[in-house]
Amino acid sequence: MASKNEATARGSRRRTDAAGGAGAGGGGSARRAQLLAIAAEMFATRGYTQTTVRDIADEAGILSGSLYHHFDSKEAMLTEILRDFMGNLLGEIREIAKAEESPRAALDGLIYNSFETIHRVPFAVALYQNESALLTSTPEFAFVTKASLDVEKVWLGVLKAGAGAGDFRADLDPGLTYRFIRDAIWSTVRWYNPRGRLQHRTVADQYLEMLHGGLLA
Amino acid sequence: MASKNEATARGSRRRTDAAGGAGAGGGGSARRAQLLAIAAEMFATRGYTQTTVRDIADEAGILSGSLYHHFDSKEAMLTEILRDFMGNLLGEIREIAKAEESPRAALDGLIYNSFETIHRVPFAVALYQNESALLTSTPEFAFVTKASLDVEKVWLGVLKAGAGAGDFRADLDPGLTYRFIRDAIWSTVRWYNPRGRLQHRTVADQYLEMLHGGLLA
Amino acid sequence: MASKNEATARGSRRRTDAAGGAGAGGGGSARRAQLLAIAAEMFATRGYTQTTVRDIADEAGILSGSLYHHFDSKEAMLTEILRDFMGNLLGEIREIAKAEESPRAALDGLIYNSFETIHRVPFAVALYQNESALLTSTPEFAFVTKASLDVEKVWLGVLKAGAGAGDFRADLDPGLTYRFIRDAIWSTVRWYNPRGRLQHRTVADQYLEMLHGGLLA
Amino acid sequence: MASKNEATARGSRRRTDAAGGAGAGGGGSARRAQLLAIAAEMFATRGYTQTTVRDIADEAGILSGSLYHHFDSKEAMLTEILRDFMGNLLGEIREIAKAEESPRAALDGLIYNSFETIHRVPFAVALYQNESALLTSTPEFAFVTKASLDVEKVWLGVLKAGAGAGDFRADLDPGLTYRFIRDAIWSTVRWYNPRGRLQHRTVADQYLEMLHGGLLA
DNA sequence: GATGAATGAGGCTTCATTCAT
DNA sequence: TATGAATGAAGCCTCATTCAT
Repeated sequence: MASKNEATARGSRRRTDAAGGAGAGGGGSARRAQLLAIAAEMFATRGYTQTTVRDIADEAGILSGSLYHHFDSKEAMLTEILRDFMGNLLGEIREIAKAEESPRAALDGLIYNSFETIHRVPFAVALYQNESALLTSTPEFAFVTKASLDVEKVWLGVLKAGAGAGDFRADLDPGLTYRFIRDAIWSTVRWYNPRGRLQHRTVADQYLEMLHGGLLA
Repeated sequence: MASKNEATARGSRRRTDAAGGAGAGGGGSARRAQLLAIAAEMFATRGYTQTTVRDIADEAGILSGSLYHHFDSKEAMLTEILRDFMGNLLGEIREIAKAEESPRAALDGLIYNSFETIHRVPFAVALYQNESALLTSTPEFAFVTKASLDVEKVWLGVLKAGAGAGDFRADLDPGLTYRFIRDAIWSTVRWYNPRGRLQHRTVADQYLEMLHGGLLA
Repeated sequence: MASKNEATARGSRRRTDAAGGAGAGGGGSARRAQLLAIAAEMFATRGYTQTTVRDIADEAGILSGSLYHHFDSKEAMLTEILRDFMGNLLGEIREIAKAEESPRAALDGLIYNSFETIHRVPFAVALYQNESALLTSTPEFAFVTKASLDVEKVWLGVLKAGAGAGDFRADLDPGLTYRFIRDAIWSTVRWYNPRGRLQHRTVADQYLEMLHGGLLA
Repeated sequence: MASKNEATARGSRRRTDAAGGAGAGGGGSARRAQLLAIAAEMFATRGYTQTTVRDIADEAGILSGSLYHHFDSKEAMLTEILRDFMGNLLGEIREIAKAEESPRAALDGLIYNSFETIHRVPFAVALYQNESALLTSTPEFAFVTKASLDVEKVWLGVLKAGAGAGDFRADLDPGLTYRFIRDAIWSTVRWYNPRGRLQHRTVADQYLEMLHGGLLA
């Protein structure tokens, strides 16, 4: 969640952060990113609705009203967090699917990437996992659902290609397979501790073991 | 969600429903159960915090204040829903683990039971899945976490017994295996439609296939 | 507060308790008196507004709605308690003022009577003392203020007669003297314990000592 | 009610007013004091429970919710009013008891001070007098009872010293004497009108007359 | 006499948001 | 950028009261 600032959609008075890329990043948006990080953590930990604008402001050491100098609304904060997250995720995923040689290698790559993502931006992932009720019922968040479908397409492409190529068993429904993998993996965000003893690679390897060969001896 | 009549814990002024027994239960409080069912669905669909007591009352055709004739608070409703759910779940799970002959049969039984539960009481399951932030951060809901640990013990018992008996591969960490299965299965509540074309048995069978033999051809 | 039941004013469906006097008293109104006693104690102890109709019903072992078989309203209960109290008080006071020979004997009699009243019906007295804000601002309770004025007249009559007869000092304003005595005496209801070691007669004697001779040696 | 600025006790989010000093106080929070004055008058006049936060807000010309920008709760307002009052009272009383030469002069000083206090902050005194039911039954207000006991100690010290020195009669129980005086004096708040024709000094003088020499000619 | 369910009004409080300074 | 005061809407809950059974 380095520095990606996207202007909030609706007639915002906020400047589009021209910097964007790596390195440069003007000092102006440093506070923005910091506030978003605070918000993301609280949204993820307590829940979006349970987190008040004052909770965030308190944590940032300012008054709640002052947050509105940086963001149009509480919802805009969540939007920005999720937009960044989904955008990056989709980009990475597509790159992986394109780069890898075999479907099997691509699948493994996607899976490793998922665990890395959970490790790197756990709060964004948790948000995405836990706020599904809000995300699917609020039209403003339709972009999340749309991005999810784009993600699904990539994974399904890999799975189908793998089944065709003989990498994967052909008797399994790709749709169910995708959900199975997706749910098992992304759910780990609820219990995985980035600073715990279990490395994300370790978890990934074990999960791959199970996925590849199954449980039976 | 058989016996929905448990007296609310803390010095409640509400009567303990003497009936309680199995199945239909005495004339006690059909209304209570009805209101809880409405609440469960809304809590699950919109989220607990996003659901207002008036939403529930409106759906029930009464005024919001009238809910308090039946329940001490909004939170008490959630508590009762979850207490019933966790209690029943734990009872069923223990029975299965005890009744089945082999660890493998027990595991399959647990998995089938999970899908049946999702099919039968999807809202309670969804609540349990989606409100984790609330459930773990509010002391009043500590009983849920405790019951979860009890559930985990049963599953782990089966998995370890199976690894010892040669039913399951011995190179997998039982703890991670449990989480893997648990997360994959319970997450289906988010997309499984009890009235859709996919039968819960069908999903269960496919998931068992993947779990047993893995993905690779 | 034996059994005096007065029909509540406004088109009440309640019967006027014909019995009234001592002895006879039909069984019908026993419950009424009992409920009024409970209400009086709670009103006095917690305050009228802080006491809910359900508090009273709980204490009586019935549901709050059932109270309305006995009384028209919560306010009607307070009205009945106070009407009984003020009526009796006024009757007794007038008797004393008329019966005693000298103003000084009359004053002492009034004072003894006050302490006896506090001892006998502490809750009614406390109500009268503590709910002055409510009693003076609610038109329905104007009768209390009126009765208070009647009481004052009797006391003032004694005091003025005593000043004229040379019983009491003539340099004191009778109005202020009355308030001084009244406030000192009735306030004891706040700390006097009918079941404590201090007898009401003992307190009365001490107070009379101070009133008669003053504090200075 | 000189320094109205005491931070609300319990982990309040509100700032502690640094000013605090004597008299006018820094620019801190004039609004706070103003709102407290309004609240005190209404609490005293209508009763605490009968006064709604909207009553207070209406009188202040703001919305009821806006009150919570200044105070944590309705109860916190009462707490602050009473804490200021009791604190000041205790301070003054101790000063008087220490400064005066003879016990008799000290007693007179205490009594004059009481009447002045009633004249100066009638609402706080009335609150203290009228809300005893609330004050003694709510643990949050235990500090009031405690301060009352401290006040009592000062008075009792003077009375006992006076009895020992031969200033006062020795045949009177000091405890009863204290209550007698206290109740007679503080009760005047219920009928004394600061803007009426009776000066508080006049009332004080008459009361002292009665207390000193008694009623009898 | 009493129950149980409900009403309707209103109370305290929270919270996202605005805006003058 | 930030503060401090305020708004307005809404949320949870309480409570006196009613009424069919």
